Order: sequence, then C-alpha cells, then structure tokens
Amino acid sequence: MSQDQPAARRESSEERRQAIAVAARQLIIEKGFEGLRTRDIAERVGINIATLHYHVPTKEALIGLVAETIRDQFAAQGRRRPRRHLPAMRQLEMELEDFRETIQETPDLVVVFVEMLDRARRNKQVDDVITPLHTYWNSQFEVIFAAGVSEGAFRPNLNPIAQARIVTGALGDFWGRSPQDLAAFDEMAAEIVRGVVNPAMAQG
Amino acid sequence: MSQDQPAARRESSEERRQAIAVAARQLIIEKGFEGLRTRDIAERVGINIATLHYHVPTKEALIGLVAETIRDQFAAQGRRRPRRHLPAMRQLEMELEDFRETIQETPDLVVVFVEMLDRARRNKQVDDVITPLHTYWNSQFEVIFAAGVSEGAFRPNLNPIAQARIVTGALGDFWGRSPQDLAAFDEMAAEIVRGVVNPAMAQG
Amino acid sequence: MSQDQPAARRESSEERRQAIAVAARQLIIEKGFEGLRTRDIAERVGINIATLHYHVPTKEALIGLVAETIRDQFAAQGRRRPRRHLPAMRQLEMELEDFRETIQETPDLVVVFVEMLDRARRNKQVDDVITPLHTYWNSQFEVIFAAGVSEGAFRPNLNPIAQARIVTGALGDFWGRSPQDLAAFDEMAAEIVRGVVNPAMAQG
Amino acid sequence: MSQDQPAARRESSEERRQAIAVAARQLIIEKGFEGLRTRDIAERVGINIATLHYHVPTKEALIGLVAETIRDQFAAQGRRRPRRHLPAMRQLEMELEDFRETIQETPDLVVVFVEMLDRARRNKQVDDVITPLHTYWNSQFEVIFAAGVSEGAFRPNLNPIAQARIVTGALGDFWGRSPQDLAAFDEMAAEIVRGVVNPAMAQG
DNA sequence: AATGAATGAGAGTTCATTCAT
DNA sequence: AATGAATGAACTCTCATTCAT
Repeated sequence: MSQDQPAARRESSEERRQAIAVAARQLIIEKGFEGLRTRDIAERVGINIATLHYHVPTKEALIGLVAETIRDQFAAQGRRRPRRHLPAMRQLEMELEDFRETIQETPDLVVVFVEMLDRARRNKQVDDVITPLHTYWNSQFEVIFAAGVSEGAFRPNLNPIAQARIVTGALGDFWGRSPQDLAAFDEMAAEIVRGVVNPAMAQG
Repeated sequence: MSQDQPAARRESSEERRQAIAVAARQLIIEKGFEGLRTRDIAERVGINIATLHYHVPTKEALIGLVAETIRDQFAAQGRRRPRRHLPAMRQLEMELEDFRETIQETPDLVVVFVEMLDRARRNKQVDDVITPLHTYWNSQFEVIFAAGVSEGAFRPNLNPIAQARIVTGALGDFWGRSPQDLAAFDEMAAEIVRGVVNPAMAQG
Repeated sequence: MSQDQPAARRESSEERRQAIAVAARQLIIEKGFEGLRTRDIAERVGINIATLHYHVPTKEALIGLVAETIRDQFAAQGRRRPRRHLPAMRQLEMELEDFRETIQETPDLVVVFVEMLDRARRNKQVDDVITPLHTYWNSQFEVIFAAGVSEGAFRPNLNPIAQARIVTGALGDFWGRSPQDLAAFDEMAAEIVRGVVNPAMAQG
Repeated sequence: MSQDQPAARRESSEERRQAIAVAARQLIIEKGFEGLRTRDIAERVGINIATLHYHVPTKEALIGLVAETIRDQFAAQGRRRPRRHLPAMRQLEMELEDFRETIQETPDLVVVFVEMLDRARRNKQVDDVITPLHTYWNSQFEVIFAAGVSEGAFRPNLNPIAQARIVTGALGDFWGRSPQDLAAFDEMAAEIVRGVVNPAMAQG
C-alpha cells in the first residue's frame, strides 16, 4: 500500500492537470481563445480558482499546458502508425485516411490545434510548441511527395515543397471550416490524389 | 452655426465611422482580435470613448463595421477587373495574380480578413458578412475550373468543387502564415496550375 | 456661464482627487499602510472602484498622491510663518511651538507623515516626496543651531548637525508614539532648550 | 516509535520554531512587514506551509514569536553587561557604546525592532512584547540621568524623563534612517553627552 | 510531524457601456 | 456631436488557512 500511494499521489496531481487541460480545450472550442476564462475552467473541473492556480500558476502556463497536450496527442497518434518502405501513393492515401480518422474520432483536437495555430503568431509560448508540430506535419508530406516523384508514381514536374504546402493548407482550412462534412473531405482527398498522380502511370 | 454646414456635418459623421473602422483594422493587425479594445480605437482616432460609442453603439456593431469595410474593399477590387470569355487557364492565372497583388499591395486587408474568418464561427454578425465573401471567392474558382474542364484545358477527371476548396484553402492558409514570402507563393501558384492542367494538352 | 464651466469641471475632477487623498489618509491612520485597500477608499469617498481608478490609475499613484498632499500641506504651513532676523533662541522656540500646534491642529498629518517616512525606505515614489521634506525640516534646525552658536546664545561646543538630528529624531519619535500627550511634549521642548543654551548666558 | 526519542522530538520542534523566527526576521528586513508572506518563510525554512502552520498556527502568532525572539535577544544582551555603582557619566557612555555595538554587530535586530515598534500601535500581540522593551530601555536612561543629576555630573536643571525620551527617540530614529553611518552616530553621541553634562563641572 | 491539495475571501485592475452636460 | 465622469461586472491572481492522509 505505502508503495503504491506515492505514485498514486503524483498521478492524482497530474490527473488534475490533465482534467484542467481537457476542460480548457473544451472551452476553447466552445468560446474561442478570447473567451477563455480561468474561472470557467475551474468550474468545469469542479475546483476552486485558487486550486486551479495551485496546479497551473498562470493563464500563460495554462495555454502552454494546452499546447503540450496537443503535441502529446499528436505524438501518440504518430506512434500508432509507423510506415516505411511502402509505395508513396499508399503512404499519401494513408496520411489522408489518418487525417479523416482524426477528424472523426477527435474533432476537438483538430479545432483546438487550428485555434492555437492562429494564436501562435502572437504568443511565443504557443508558437514554440505548435509551430514545430505544423512544420513536422508539412515535412511528412514533402517526403512522401518527393518519394512519389522518384518512384515515378507522381507527376515528374511536381514540386514537393509547394505541393505539401497546398495539401496541408487545404486540409487545415477544411478542419477550421467544416470538420463534419466527411463526404466533402473524401472528394477533396480524391482530388488531391488525382492532382499529383503521374498521368503516364494512370493511363496504364 | 448648425445652419451653416448641415451637409458637411452629416458627411463628417460617416467619415468618423470610416476613421474608426480604419483604426480598428490597424489594431486588429497589431494586437489581434482578442487584444482589440474600444479605448485604443478611440485614442487612435483621437476621440473620446463616449464619442466612439455615439458613432458605433457597441463593440459587436464595430466588428460588423469592420466586416463591412472588408466586403466593400473586396467588392471594389472585384469591379476593377472584369473578365469573361477568356480561356479558363488565363482566368486562373489572372486570379492567382490578383491574389499576389493583393498580398503585396494591401497585406493588411488579407490579415484582417483571415482574423475575421476565424471569428465568423462564433459571431453571427461577422459570419453574415464574411462567409458570403468567402463563398463567393470559392465559387469563382469553381466556375473557372468547371469551364477549364469543358474547354479541355484542365484534367477531365478534375472535380471543380473539390479543387476550388483545395485552392482557396491553400491560399488562405498561405496568407495567415507567411504573407510576405512571394517566392513561395509563386512556387505554390505554379504547382496549382500544374496540378490541374490537362496532361493531354500539356504534351502538345 | 460657458466660461465658468470648463474651470468648474476641471476643478471638480481635482476635488475628487482631493477627496480620494483625504479618504486615503484617514484610512492610513486607521488601519496603517499595509491595511490600505483601494475598495475601502472608494467606499469612503462614495464612488465606484472603477471611478477611483479613473481618477488615480494605480495604487502606486495613489500613494504618490497622498505623499504630494502631505508635501503641499507642509509647504502651506511653512508659508504662514516666515521669520528671519529673529534671535536663534526665539526661532527655536517658535519652531517647537509650530510643531506643538501641528500636533494639536492636524494630528493626522503628522501620523501619516510618519507612516510614509517608514514606507519611504522601500517605495521610491514615496521616498522622492517625503525624504526631501524630512531633509528640509532637519536643515531648518541646523541653520537655527548654527546661528545660535554664532550669536553666543547656544553652547559654543554645540554641533549643529548632530543636534539637529537629535531634535528631529526626538520629535519624530514623539509623534509616532504619543502625539496627544502635550504635557510630555512641553517638558521635552523645555529640556531641548536647556540642553542647547549657553550656560554662560543663562547665568546672567 | 514515539517511545524512542520523545526528548529529541520535542527539541526539534522548538528548533523549528526558532528557524521559523529567524527566517521571518530575515524576510521582514528584506521586504518589510507588509511584504511578509508565510509562504516565503516556509520556503526559506525549507518546509511546507502546512507544516509552518502546524508549528505556528497563525500569522499573528508568528509575529508574536518574532517579538519574543527580539525580547529574548535584548534580555541576553542586557545580562552580559551588568553595571552598577559606576558614575552616571560612565554609565551613559557605556549605554551609548552598547548601542553602537549593537548597530554594528546585529543591525538586523535593530531594524526588526523598529519595524515592530511601528506595528505595535496596531497589533496588541506585538505591543505586549515590544512596548515593555521600549519602556525598559527608556527607563534605563531615566535612571542614569537622575543619578547623574544627583551626583552633580549632569546639569542640575536636567529633566531625566524628558531627556530620556529625547535620547531614545533620537537613537531610534537614527537606526531607522541610517544605521550604517557610524561617524554620524559618534557625533550624535558626543553631542548628547555635551548637552547633559554639568557646565560647572566641565569648566574644571 | 509533515505534506499535497484545496479553499474562501479578497486584492488591484480592466473593459464596454452609460449618463449628464 | 462630443466629452468627462461614472459604473457593474468580470478578470487574473494572491494569501492565510484548513483538510485528508
């Protein structure tokens, strides 16, 4: 018993922080970043404001915490699906499928990420966490596109960097605007594929 | 006194509203939407807060006013460049050029527009003005893409609606993130064109 | 009428500031510096806290305001009693009488001054106003003692600077501890005089 | 367990209280009375706030504890230097020397004492401990002055009570304002002596 | 004896809005 | 049309204290 307790204790404190982060994310979704109030978060967690400040000393720190949870969740998702040595076309399709899945399963993750992305411009703390994430996501597409061109599966005149920006931009915009419209997403995904495929291959 | 310049007075009232809108837009650019304070606007215009509220009764109305100025500016820009009966490819290129120009000449318009686009989700007054604008912009691309497919200039398997979303999404994301990087924009624009062109035509 | 109004307006605002300063001084006397609350001040003046902040933006500024009122009041008192070319002994007596008067007529001035004197060590804003006041007071005694020695009315071995420190220290301590005990003050004043007088003269 | 080291435990508890008092005094010196925070004290001692409250239930009690340590320290100092049957003048000189020594060796004791002296007016608990101390100190001078007059070493017209107030007031003020300036102190001490000495004796 | 967590009460400050003039 | 003054409501944050373990 006495061996379990200390761990349990530490976890309980960490659980509080997680609960706070979850509540904060919900409220960001509901009222946006500018409508985020520490009191609302505390209320939703079911604790006193002073208690909230005990676990997360300032609002800045709170925002940092939210940013971290997003990073961790993305990292966890990334770990679930390692794929290498697959054909680039297959990798692209999987990437788009993953995105579709994320939209379906954790739509709030996506919404908060977009909110943070906007905020990153003016908040260094957010920027430090969120922008690397965005950069990483972008680079994944770059790699896939470059590979696809080498393989001959994608257009030979495809510019991987530019195309990656197009795709991540389009996907990001999609989340922000109509994350529920899966049919629209599927059409968009298909159109992306058609736009990059090598016509010479497609004919065969 | 009040008999001398009634017209001038009424005009000056509208000018005040314009001055307020301009100041508001500047401040949105500088501090973001959540950092927008009526007092700051009044100060920049050089009037009392009470006077500001005389001209624009609430903050909501103020935001609506800003939305309207954006709409009007876009409308004015649209009027400058009527083009019909041109080949779709030429129209697409012109549309992208227009965008490039806007980024260069009135980058603030673009920044505020993006800020408002985010806010539209939560503010009906903004939504009523901004979303139609976005929809219209999107539809312009749809029309161009549909025309291009008919003409045979664009891929026959191109989905105009989906492609329009991709393009507007990518462009919108670009503004928000790196509006100054014109070289990157040019690469992106070229890549967009390569992605839609009919390979059968391109060969010839 | 229209000529009077602007002045009246400006004065009314200044009156508010004065009212705030008065209330602040009362509360400092009642609860000490550390017990001073902006809300209490506002309540005593009969205004909203926000209104208080309208007139005096921060608590720091409020403290500065109080310091200024003390300075002004001392300055006003100083102006009432110009005395030059009087014998040093007479000047010393008058100075002590003035002090007695101040204790009687405006005991709160004295109490607040002492409170501020303590605070001056840690608050630059207070220090800038209060310390010069104290220095000036001290120097007045120095001048009198030096004159008295020259005249031969005071002990020839009297050190004006050291004696001035003794007297101001003793007087200051007196205020802080038992400002009502006038009999004790009179005894102290008489003892001060006896301690500086030239024994050679006293005999005659 | 509780049977093994009851004595050690009880002692350690008292040590904790002493450690708390020491930390509190340091912090009073650094940040003043109004800047004193229980959390800061706990942190400096290296214990939890709850633990601090276990040893010293309230802040009031804490202040009382500090007052007691001052009293004890003064008492210890007093015990070191018993002097009776010495000439009054010698006793006065020794008293002033003692004061000088205290300023040099334990300046913090002096600073905290002055801070407490101010607080005594509004805090009964402090008043109960500190004022008797001050009274005692004052009475020591009274006794010396009275003896000096009897001996004929001091002015015959000297009022011991009033002079004692002057001296303690001047010394107290000195600590609060410039405790490091020993040269100034020495001049003040010499001036005090010259002001009380019997001119009839001094001539001889 | 000790501690992590929690809390009520309250602090100074800010902001959109209103009122009297 | 304009303004100085006022305000209610809310904000983030702090502090001494308490509770469960």
